[in-house]
Amino acid sequence: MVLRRSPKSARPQRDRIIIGDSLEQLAKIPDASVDLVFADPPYNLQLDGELLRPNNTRVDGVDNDWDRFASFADYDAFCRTWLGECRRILKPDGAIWVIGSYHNVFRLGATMQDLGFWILNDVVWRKVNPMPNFRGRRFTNAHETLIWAARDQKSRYTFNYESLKAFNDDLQMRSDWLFPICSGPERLKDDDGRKAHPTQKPEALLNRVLLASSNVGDVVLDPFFGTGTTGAVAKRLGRSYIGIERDKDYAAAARERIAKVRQLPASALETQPSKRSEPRVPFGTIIELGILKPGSALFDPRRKIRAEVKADGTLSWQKSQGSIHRLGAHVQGKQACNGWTFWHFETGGKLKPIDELRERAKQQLGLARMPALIAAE
Amino acid sequence: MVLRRSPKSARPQRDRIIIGDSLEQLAKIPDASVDLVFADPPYNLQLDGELLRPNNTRVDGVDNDWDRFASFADYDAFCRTWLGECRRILKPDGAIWVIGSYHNVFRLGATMQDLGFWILNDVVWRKVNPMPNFRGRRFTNAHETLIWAARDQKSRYTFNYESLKAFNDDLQMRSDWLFPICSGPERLKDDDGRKAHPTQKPEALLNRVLLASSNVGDVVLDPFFGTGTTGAVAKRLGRSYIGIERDKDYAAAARERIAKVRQLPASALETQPSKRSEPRVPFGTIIELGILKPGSALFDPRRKIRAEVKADGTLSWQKSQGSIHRLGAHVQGKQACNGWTFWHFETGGKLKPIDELRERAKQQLGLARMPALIAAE
DNA sequence: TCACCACCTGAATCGTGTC
DNA sequence: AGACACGATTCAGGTGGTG
Repeated sequence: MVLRRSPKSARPQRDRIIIGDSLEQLAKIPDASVDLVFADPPYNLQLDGELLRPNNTRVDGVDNDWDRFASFADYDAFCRTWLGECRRILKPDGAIWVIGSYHNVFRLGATMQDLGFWILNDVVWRKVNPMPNFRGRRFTNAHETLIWAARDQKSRYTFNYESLKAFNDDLQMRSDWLFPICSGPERLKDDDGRKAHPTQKPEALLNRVLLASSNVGDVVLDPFFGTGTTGAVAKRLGRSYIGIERDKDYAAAARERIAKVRQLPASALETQPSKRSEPRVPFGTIIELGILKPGSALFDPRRKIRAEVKADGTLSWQKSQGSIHRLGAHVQGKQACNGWTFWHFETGGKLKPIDELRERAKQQLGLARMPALIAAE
Repeated sequence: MVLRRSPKSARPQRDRIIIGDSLEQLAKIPDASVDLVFADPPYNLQLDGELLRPNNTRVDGVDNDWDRFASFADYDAFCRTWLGECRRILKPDGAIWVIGSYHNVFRLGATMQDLGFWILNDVVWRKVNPMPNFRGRRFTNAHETLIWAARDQKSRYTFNYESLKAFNDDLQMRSDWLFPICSGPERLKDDDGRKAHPTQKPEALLNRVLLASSNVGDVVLDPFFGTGTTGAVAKRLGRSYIGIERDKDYAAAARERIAKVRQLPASALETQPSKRSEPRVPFGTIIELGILKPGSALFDPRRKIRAEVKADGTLSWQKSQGSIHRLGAHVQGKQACNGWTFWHFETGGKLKPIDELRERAKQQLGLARMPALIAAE
């Protein structure tokens, strides 16, 4: 196994909040030093005047300097710069998440594609409790959009497929996620009891993002840290974080918040093992261990074909001979075949896939994951 | 009432399919002559090679000339042209809908903003039954995105807010919509029984779009007509359509399809004049799914009152019109009423509460619970 | 007629390690 | 760097045949 590690000088400091302008501070972070980026950039809302509820109370919307840009061109230039920096900072197999609304997300997505990011999914955060449309002139804006992209088309990005599937009652996780907005005790308040940050994201959202697309020990960069939701969830999940925030009050609130977070015990952070990551047991081993004898018969699921196991780990049928995969593809007239699931052995008059024999081999080889061990770790 | 009408020379021919290249044919349509555009442009999917299911069958993906572009720049130039033409053709108070996936929707949205369109909402079509991710490398791509935009920031666009709200059981319609993909009898087949068009959209989707953002008699332009879903729904709802399609086979299928469509009676098309949480399936969905037809009759339990179902999800009786709940309360002289149990439909000479129709809708939407579970609770 | 089951299909940017 | 072998991977709903 090769440990790919950046030179020590290129390792960024972990678990810290950098106070300063995102563009300036990103420029100081070394190349290829971060595993994942989560970015919640200014939305460029272009609000015009204030909005009143039907009862004439004022809606406390986003009205901050940091959300004002003179034009789409200005906003695009800003995004090209920070997204380009993030791409430089990402490791080759790194990935990025960006969240936005219809005001800015189209510009973000197009810029990401132009820079060479490879979009993996757009994910919709459906809000359980969105703000209604008070004027009755549009649909209730009940969602925001996240873009998940790999650094390159060729990046071997992290995706904890099995974990998410287990999470979702054994169904693949879909691209539409349902969460409440951040409110109640989770919502940070300033000394006057007003919300500390206008766009604080729910921890549940970051929790799913980080569980899905990072591993324990990974470094997660958030260039618009705000009150530190990314840092809080990263710490809880055993990931490291780097946050950049130019507002000292936000940064202070984030620091205080993260200090209260405890990392979950290691056992709680284990992910569902993927079959891909399990040790490989080749078919020949099944024969070497005496689990299948040379000369014994294997069958297709319908018992139409009876192939014979050779001592060298191949299968033969009529005049054809090859690996379990090749012969399986050949007898079906297909390009490819997973021989482990296609071929069956007979036991007690019934057919079972030879995949089951691998489990026996793993146990004999001491490669099996014992349930007791999982519990003890 | 003021009839705003373009000069006669500037009125486009209505209810017709123009066979030809979109860019060429759009150029021939007069300025400011159309009320609404619905566009389902090529997605520029950039597929590479074939995809096999776990059982080694081949996925019949989009592999058409019309979806291939040499680069993002080419695709952007194409979109700038057709979107620019659409904007010229739209009346000053007109609006546009564009549908796409993450492959192209960011480029579409950014181009629309650059051209001066004013985005009103992005709307998510959540698919009940999307294609799974066979390789387990991403989230199931379970939605597509629609962008709804006015021609200008100042446009006084059409939005039938009250209708949609009644349609949705007196709750504002949200920006996330749930529909099945187009399949079954609705899906057009060619002579060989294969899908006539790879990307046919469900009529329920167009139904909501046109009900929400157009009026009876409006002209709807679809520059990528395909097999004519826009035309079929427009005709049924009493709107006019202009479709542009360069493939003669698609255009012929569209013509044949639209010929079979009957316009709903005028009374069913009346909209709600401008004036909880239990139902997961709003009444409008019952109509969208075709379980109740607009124009059909509902009765009170004693069959004293005969109300009529409107296409926009309202009910009318004598001079009153409103949601099933409002009208139910009104006819009883009460403050409130659960329309689901008050209103009945006739089947086999007997009356049954419309609540039973919700179960059918839930099944179609995949929201049904297992009978065994219900029985066990 | 109904229950059940096997089979088909949908806008899809859908591997990885070794030689 | 490229070729090749190995082998991991699917959900909801419609359709049609069978008992």
